[in-house]
Amino acid sequence: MRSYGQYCSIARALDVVGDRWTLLIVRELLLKGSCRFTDLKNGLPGVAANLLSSRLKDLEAAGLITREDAPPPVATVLYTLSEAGLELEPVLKALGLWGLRFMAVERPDDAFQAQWLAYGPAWFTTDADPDGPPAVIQLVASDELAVIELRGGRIHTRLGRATDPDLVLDGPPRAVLGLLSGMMDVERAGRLGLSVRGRRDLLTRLRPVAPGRATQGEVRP
Amino acid sequence: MRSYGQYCSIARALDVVGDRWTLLIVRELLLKGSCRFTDLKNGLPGVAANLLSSRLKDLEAAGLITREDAPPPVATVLYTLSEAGLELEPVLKALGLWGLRFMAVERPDDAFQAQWLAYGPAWFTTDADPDGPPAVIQLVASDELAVIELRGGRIHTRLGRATDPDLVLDGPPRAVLGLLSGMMDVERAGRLGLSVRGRRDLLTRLRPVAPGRATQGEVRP
DNA sequence: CCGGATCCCCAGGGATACTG
DNA sequence: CAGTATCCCTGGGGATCCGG
Repeated sequence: MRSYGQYCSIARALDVVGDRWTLLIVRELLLKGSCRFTDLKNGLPGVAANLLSSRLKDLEAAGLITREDAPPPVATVLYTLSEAGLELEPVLKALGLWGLRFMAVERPDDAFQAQWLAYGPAWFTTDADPDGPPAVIQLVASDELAVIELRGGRIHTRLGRATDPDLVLDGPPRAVLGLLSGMMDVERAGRLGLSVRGRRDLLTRLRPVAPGRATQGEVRP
Repeated sequence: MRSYGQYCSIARALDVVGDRWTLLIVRELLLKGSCRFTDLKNGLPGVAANLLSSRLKDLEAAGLITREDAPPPVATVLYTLSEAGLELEPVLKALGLWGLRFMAVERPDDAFQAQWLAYGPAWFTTDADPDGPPAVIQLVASDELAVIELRGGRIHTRLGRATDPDLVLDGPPRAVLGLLSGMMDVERAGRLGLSVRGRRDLLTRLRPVAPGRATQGEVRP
């Protein structure tokens, strides 16, 4: 990208990661770990192959990712975040937290993936009862599956299906994520199609770190 | 900007502030408060007027800034961050902290302004001796002047000249900022042209929040 | 099938000039 | 001073093609 030409750390950061798609590539690598070219392409619906290729070159040149051959059996290339790349996590967390306010509006053509269902609870909620017993919550949204595990005061998430969840939240993405992020209360999420099965009391343990304007309806578009 | 078309809060945040110049406009408004069009243009060397105009429209439409007429005597338009805009501060802080690693390399043509000298200490350093006596540090870099005030465990910065500073740091921007950000130790900053006059012991009170690789020289480019 | 490279087209950005 | 208007050109989107 063309440099902003300013001796300012914000401007210099944007010189490196301000290009279109760049921070989303970092998001993918942060959420998934090492990725093949195709993994990245699948995780970034809408990106053109040439652009992805170009960005990966830029990121490698800037020292944010490393490109290495996978061990013999697979014979493919793996892209991995370097330390400098991993240190972008606080940036993506801040950006994602700020962006929650725009999740209330529905856009039918938007892509949706389980990864994006999983990072929200992991990054933007805390366990209000850290000493409480372990618990497992199954999330289901638009055929995407994720699991929240509460244990030892920490919140861990993973993809897929839990064997015996204590609580199941099932509904359209914005109802599930709206509830978890604190932008929406249970009643409103229910009206948007959220189904809550199991130990409903576990919801009180998920405390959004966001200011939480749960009483309010839509946030300004 | 063209939407990424992903139901993900990071992608939606970037839909709003991912355009070129947008976050730097927010930076200006965050550091200076309400600004006139010309103030913004001067604070963003390199931006084209039509682009700035277009971005301000977008930002207003997104609800991040308000546009209002200034009180009668001046008769001009003032742009001000809304609450949603102000809440981007953590994003800019995270980005600026991450970007410090790129400040070690010199680029002679880069613009430099006192504002960018001032926000670093305010955002990225803490007072290691919060109960210590108040102190005033004068910063001088490339004819730009800023003042750091230590008082009550808080670090406040402002532009301009202090009347009777306890310590004066004077030198090229990357020496002054390198030292303050913890990317550089005193010896190295001295070799780059930093002059330290006055109570040198005050330097120990400025503790960078960054991991600080002060022993190391250049950070990877 | 994976990991790109090439090509074409158009929207968005940059520089300058101009106007209320 | 506060923007608009214009022109030019780069960079991104989309599809196709190619080597391993």
